[in-house]
Amino acid sequence: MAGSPKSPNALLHGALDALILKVLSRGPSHGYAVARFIEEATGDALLVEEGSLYPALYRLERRGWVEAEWGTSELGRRAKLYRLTAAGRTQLDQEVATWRQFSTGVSKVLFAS
Amino acid sequence: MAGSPKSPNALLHGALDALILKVLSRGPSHGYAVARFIEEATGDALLVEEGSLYPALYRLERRGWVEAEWGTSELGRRAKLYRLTAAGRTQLDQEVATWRQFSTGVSKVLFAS
DNA sequence: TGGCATTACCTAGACGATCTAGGTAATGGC
DNA sequence: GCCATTACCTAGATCGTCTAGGTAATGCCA
Repeated sequence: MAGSPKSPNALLHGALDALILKVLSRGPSHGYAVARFIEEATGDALLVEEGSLYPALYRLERRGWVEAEWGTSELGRRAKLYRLTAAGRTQLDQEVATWRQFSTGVSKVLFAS
Repeated sequence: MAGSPKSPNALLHGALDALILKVLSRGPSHGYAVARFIEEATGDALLVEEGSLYPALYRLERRGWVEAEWGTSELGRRAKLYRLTAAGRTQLDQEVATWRQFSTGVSKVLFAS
């Protein structure tokens, strides 16, 4: 009974953009590497599925927060390299601030005595 | 340009259930009061719209995590009182743990040097 | 008496985002 | 020759929030 068929990562909703932007703020990268970075950095606590990743990257590009260019990965393979734009950096700051407010609020309620 | 027409609280996705369960763990309450409590507890950082609140309560009831009963509010008005079930308490514990993992992960990425 | 804010609930449809589950293609180890 | 890995792409299902409407009762105030 306990296992309800719920979306495995509903919480990711709205936070993924900020995560991607943050990773790209460390320097240009390609989608696959962004996902691997997030997973590794969180000890697999956050899994980024490709069906969420690529649509998110197109979304960010469409909004002018990242720019894409074909190039090669560290392993010498064909890869689309994403780079944070100036607007993207502004957006990142804002999303970080929003996240801080939100998570503080949730914690206030969830961890109240 | 900066203002994109984004859903005001996409982050709430997946966290609302936990918030409601937590508020109800303090004792039975009605929907309207739950929303007011969350808003007041977070200094209006978290706004719970009624169009999210009531569907969420039905969802929780359908899953057996809360039980509803008609009664009266503190102001003597007709109100539907929700009470946490045993299954709801278990679910709350699990959702709090999930939230902790998730928010820790996001913070690791967003607040990394 | 009338008007209005507040309390309290309800709901249809729009919208947005993740996930499932498939696919392509090239590389390199065994 | 086979298979895991790297790397990208996408349609459709699914789920949850929000918009924007609605009902109804109470109590204040002019």
